[in-house]
Amino acid sequence: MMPASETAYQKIRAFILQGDAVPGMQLTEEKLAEISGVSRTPVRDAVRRLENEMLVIRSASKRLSVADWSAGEVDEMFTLRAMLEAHAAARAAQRIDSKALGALRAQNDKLKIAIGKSPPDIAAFLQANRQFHELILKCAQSPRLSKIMPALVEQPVVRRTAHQYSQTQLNQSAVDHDELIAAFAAKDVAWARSVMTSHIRRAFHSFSESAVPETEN
Amino acid sequence: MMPASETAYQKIRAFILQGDAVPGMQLTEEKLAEISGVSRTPVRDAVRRLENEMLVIRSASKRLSVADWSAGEVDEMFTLRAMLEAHAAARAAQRIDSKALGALRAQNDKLKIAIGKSPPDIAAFLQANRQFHELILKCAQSPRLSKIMPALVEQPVVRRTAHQYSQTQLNQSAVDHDELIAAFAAKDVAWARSVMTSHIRRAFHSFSESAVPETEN
DNA sequence: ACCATTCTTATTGTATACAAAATCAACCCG
DNA sequence: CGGGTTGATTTTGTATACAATAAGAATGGT
Repeated sequence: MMPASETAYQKIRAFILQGDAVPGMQLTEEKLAEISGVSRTPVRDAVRRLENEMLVIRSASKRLSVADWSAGEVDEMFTLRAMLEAHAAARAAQRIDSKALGALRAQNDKLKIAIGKSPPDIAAFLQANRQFHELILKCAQSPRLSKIMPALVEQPVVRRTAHQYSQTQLNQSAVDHDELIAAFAAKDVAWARSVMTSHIRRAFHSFSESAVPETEN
Repeated sequence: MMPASETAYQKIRAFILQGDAVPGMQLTEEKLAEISGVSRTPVRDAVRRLENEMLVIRSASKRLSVADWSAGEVDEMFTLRAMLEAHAAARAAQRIDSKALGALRAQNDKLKIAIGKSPPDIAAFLQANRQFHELILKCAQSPRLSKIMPALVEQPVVRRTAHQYSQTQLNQSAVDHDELIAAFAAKDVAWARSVMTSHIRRAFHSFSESAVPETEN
C-alpha cells in the first residue's frame, strides 16, 4: 500500500497535468483531499512538493492555485532547463560507463519503437523521453541537479492543451538522442553539452509554435 | 505573532547553520519540535522547506539528518550557483531601473562600512552581501530562479566552522559589487554575467582554501 | 451609489491521539 | 559463534477536532 501522501501527490499532479485543472484556478486543501481520497494532512505534504515543482502556487494569503505562467516565464524556464540539462550532459559525459551507455541505447530504442508506430504512440514517446533524460541526470551524479530539475521539466505541459507533435519533431528527438549517446561514448564534454542545448532549445521553439496564444486580461 | 511553522523553520535553520548541529547527525521530528517549541505538525512543514534547500536530508526510510556534502558536491554547488547567478545578473542588467540601481549602491555602501571597521563586522558583511545578491535576483524577475537559488546559497556555511575572511577578500567583494553596478548601469549583459561569474568562483576558491579538509571514513 | 465597518463564512494553521512502519535488542536455533 | 526471527521501542504517517485568520456578504452612514 502506497503512503497516503504519495497517493495525494500523484492524484493532484495528474489532476493538474492531465486533468480538468485550469491554470490559475483556485484550490483548497479540502477539495484536494476529496480528489485524492485522503485527509488534509497528507494533502499538505503533497502540496508542499508540488509547490516546489511550481505546479501549485501559494498566494500571499496562503491560498493555493494551479500555476499559470506567462509566455515570458515559459521562455525563461526553457532557458534555465537548457543550461542545467546541458551541464548535466557535460558531467554525464565525464562519468558515464559502458553499462549506463547500454541503458541509454536501450531507452532510445524504446523511444524509436513508440514513434515508429502509426499513429505514433505519444504517451510512450513522452515516457521514454523522460526516462532517457532521467538516466542522463543519474549519470551526472549531482544530487543538487536532481533536486532542481523536476521544477523545470513538466512545467510547459500545463498549457499544452493543443500541443501536437509532428512526425519530423519526433524523429529529430531520436536523432538528437543518438548524437548524445555518441558524444557520451566519446566522452566529449563540449559535444554533449552543445547537443543537449540544441535539443532543449529546439523543443522550446516547437512548443512555442504550437502553444495556445496568451489571452490578455 | 509569527506562524508556528515559520518559527520552526527559522529555529531549525539556525540550529543547522549556526547551532550545534553536526553534519550527518540524525534528527527526529520530536527533537526538532522541542527545539522550536511547537508541535510536530508545523515542524513537518518546516522540514519540507529545509529539505528543498537541502539543508536536511531524508533517508530512504524517511529518517531525517543534517546535510553533509563532500568536497566534490560543494564544488558542484558553486558551479551551479555561478551559472545561475550569472544568468540572474544578465537578466538584471536588461531590466534594472535607476531606483533599483540606487538601492544596490546603498546596499554596497552598507557592506563597505561593515568591512571598514576594525575588526571588520563579519556578520554585517554577510548580511549586506546576501541582501545585495537578493536585490539582483529581484531585478532578474524570474520566479523560478528565485525559487531555485535558496537551495544553493547557504549550503557551504554548514561546513564553514573554521572559515576566516581576510581583509583582501572582503575588499575584493566590495570592488566586485561596484563593477557589477557599473555593468548594470551600462546595461551591459555580457559584462554583468562575467563579473558575477568571477565573483562567485573567487568566493568558491577562497572558501575551499579555508575549509576544513575532509576526513575519510 | 460608494466607501468603510461589522458580521458571517470559508480556509488555512496547529495540536493531539492513534496507526503504521522501521530500528534495535534479545533471543533461539543451527 | 552466526544468522535469522520475534518482540519491544522509537519514529514517522494519518485523521480529526479545534483555533486563528482571511475572504466575502451584509449593513449603515455619507
